[in-house]
Amino acid sequence: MLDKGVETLDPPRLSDQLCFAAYAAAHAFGKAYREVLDPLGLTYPQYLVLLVLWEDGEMAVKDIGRRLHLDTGTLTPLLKRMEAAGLVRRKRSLDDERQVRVSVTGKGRDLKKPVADACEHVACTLELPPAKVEALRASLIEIVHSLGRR
Amino acid sequence: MLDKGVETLDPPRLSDQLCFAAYAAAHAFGKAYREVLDPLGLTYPQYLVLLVLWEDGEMAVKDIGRRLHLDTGTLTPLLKRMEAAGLVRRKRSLDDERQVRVSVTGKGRDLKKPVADACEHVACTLELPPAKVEALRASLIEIVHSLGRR
DNA sequence: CACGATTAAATTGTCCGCAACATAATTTTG
DNA sequence: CAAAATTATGTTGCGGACAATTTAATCGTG
Repeated sequence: MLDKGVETLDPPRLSDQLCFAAYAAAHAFGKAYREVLDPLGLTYPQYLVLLVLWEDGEMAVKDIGRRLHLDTGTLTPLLKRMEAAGLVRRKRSLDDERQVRVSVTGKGRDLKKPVADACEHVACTLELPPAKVEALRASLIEIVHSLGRR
Repeated sequence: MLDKGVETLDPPRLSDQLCFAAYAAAHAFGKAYREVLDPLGLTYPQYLVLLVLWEDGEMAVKDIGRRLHLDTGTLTPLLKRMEAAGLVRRKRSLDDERQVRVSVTGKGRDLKKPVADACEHVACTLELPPAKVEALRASLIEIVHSLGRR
């Protein structure tokens, strides 16, 4: 018998690991976006913050964190850098002083078109049929939920 | 006409972004693995290093970087921490003194079984048919290559 | 109203990730 | 063989990412 039995379990091979594929893909995307975002003075997470602010308008730090799955330890300094760069405004909410409301400035709004172009550029280097991209995206989100429910 | 014309291009919505799905999935995996690896004194990247060393035996820092898509700015301090923890050995190659050869110690080898169990545990919380997991993995790797060729 | 529980941000400490640069060893080439 | 180019690693600096803790504001219940 070639069976090793249930008591000896080998660690998986790197190339078989779905988690590593996701890890590598995220890094590859990060690198691709860095190239097009750097000229705009943006990092990838900062770009994500702009996306949600453009979509939903002014919102609390907490809400940005909920959308991006990031906590305040990441967001507070990141938002301060974006504020220093003149891209967003941060001000305490009047009716709940625990909250800091974040909104995009004019300068931040001006990035909308150049950023949209940059995204198009990355999407093009990735020559995959839109249907496949969408299926892949949906599967990944399903995994996020599955791991989150744990 | 509702057409906005080619000159105005909106930024994509966060939820449509494949890159964000990959980013979120990688973080979700990282979080899931952190829970099972932390009791073993390992971080996720350190776990990846052990995987490649278990597979290929002693190898140079450069080769680990090639497998994991990481550069020396990340690996050198990471490997020093693993050496300090007694998990790996680092020594200059005799026939090429530019290289640092990395190998697993006995203590590192002892983690093989507990780590294999930990992986099984994460794989289980992810209740997806193996065929789907494999298809997903292959697609992600394809994307990594596609973005890398750019 | 008061006091304990909850919530939102901020802070601290540790680790990853990478660009840019430095150093030393090896290889290539004139 | 010597100078130039290349290669492998290390270092520095900056920006995430997150656990754990702190502080201040708000809410809930008696």
